[in-house]
Amino acid sequence: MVLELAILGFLADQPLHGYDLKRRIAHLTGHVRPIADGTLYPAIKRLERAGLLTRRVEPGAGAAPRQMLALTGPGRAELDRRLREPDEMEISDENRWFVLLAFLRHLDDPAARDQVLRRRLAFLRTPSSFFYEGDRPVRAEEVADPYRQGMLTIARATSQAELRWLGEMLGEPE
Amino acid sequence: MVLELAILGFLADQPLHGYDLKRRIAHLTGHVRPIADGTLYPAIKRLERAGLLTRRVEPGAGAAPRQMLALTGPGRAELDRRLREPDEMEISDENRWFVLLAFLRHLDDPAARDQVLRRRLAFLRTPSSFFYEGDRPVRAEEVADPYRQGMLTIARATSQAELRWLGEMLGEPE
DNA sequence: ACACAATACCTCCGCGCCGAGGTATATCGT
DNA sequence: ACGATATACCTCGGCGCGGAGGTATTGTGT
Repeated sequence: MVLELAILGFLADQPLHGYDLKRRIAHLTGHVRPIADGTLYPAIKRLERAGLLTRRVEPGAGAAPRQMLALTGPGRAELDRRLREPDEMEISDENRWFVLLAFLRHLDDPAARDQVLRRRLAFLRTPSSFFYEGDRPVRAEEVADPYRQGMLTIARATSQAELRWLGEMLGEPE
Repeated sequence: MVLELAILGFLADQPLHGYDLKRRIAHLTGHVRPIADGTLYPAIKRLERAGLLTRRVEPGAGAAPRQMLALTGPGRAELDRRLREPDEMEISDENRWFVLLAFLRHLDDPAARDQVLRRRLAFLRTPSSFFYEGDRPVRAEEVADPYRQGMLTIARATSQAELRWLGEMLGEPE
């Protein structure tokens, strides 16, 4: 799902061959979660079968021939749709959110882009805690374990940095 | 994988029934990535078959009877092993890393705990970039797109907060 | 009385992902 | 000549995961 978004997004940047795509995806998400050949190539096939991309064989640079991949009209439309209407996980899971963010510029409508940022803002503003004692959220000050304290510290720093950035982007007071 | 770690970890905190486990996991990872029944219960069965946990039926509080789950000796040992020797993804993927961090206190050996933190420190220190132009990493200042700039800003804030925390924990100068 | 929500557990199916393995070409060092 | 490395693509099997659906019990609202 997020892989397909990444493929469509990178191809919207420019036509690429599979190997190059693999490298780019590896850097975007893969520094963190490497992507296997057995995942990428079937995904490309799926998208091709769905008519979202085309391939054209070209001589390879110093090796086997390349299959240059390019987005089709429907592919472009599908990217637009996925960026405009991300499902909840693409908003909440930071890994997926970052992939979305990497290609959000491909959404032509500024209002639609802001709408996506506002969904993330709403998510970040909903109170939440990692740990609960029964129904009661355990507050940061109550956590004795230094590792769990670290989690809360780091999570708070991230969330504040992102809230600040979202505030700037949306021209809102924090 | 990370789900099994979460189950073992929460049960090391205290014996729990499946429904409670579900709620706790939902808060730990699930605020971000909800966990389905069809994922949790088979996972519990797997761990039970492997002899890592036992169940004991108890009358339910206001409903159906509960299956109280408790860690066995081998279960405890397996948790220890998974915390001591996390694979690379558990270090690099923030979602998985946080689950590991949530239960790291269950690792009795302080040196082993520090060792895990040092692996994360090494990971955070390896230079990396989200975007590459050919082989050259695209530096933050070069990124024109405000959304990609946001990614870099947020990622930097997170990483700095975590480096600061790791520095404190390990008693090192930054 | 009846419906509904919450508690508590379960199974099946389809699908995407991963790892292992395989094929082929071109370049560089020795 | 030979092996190693990088480029470039592919298939297959197993498995975990998610979603849809199902069962049963108890308490609450009307």
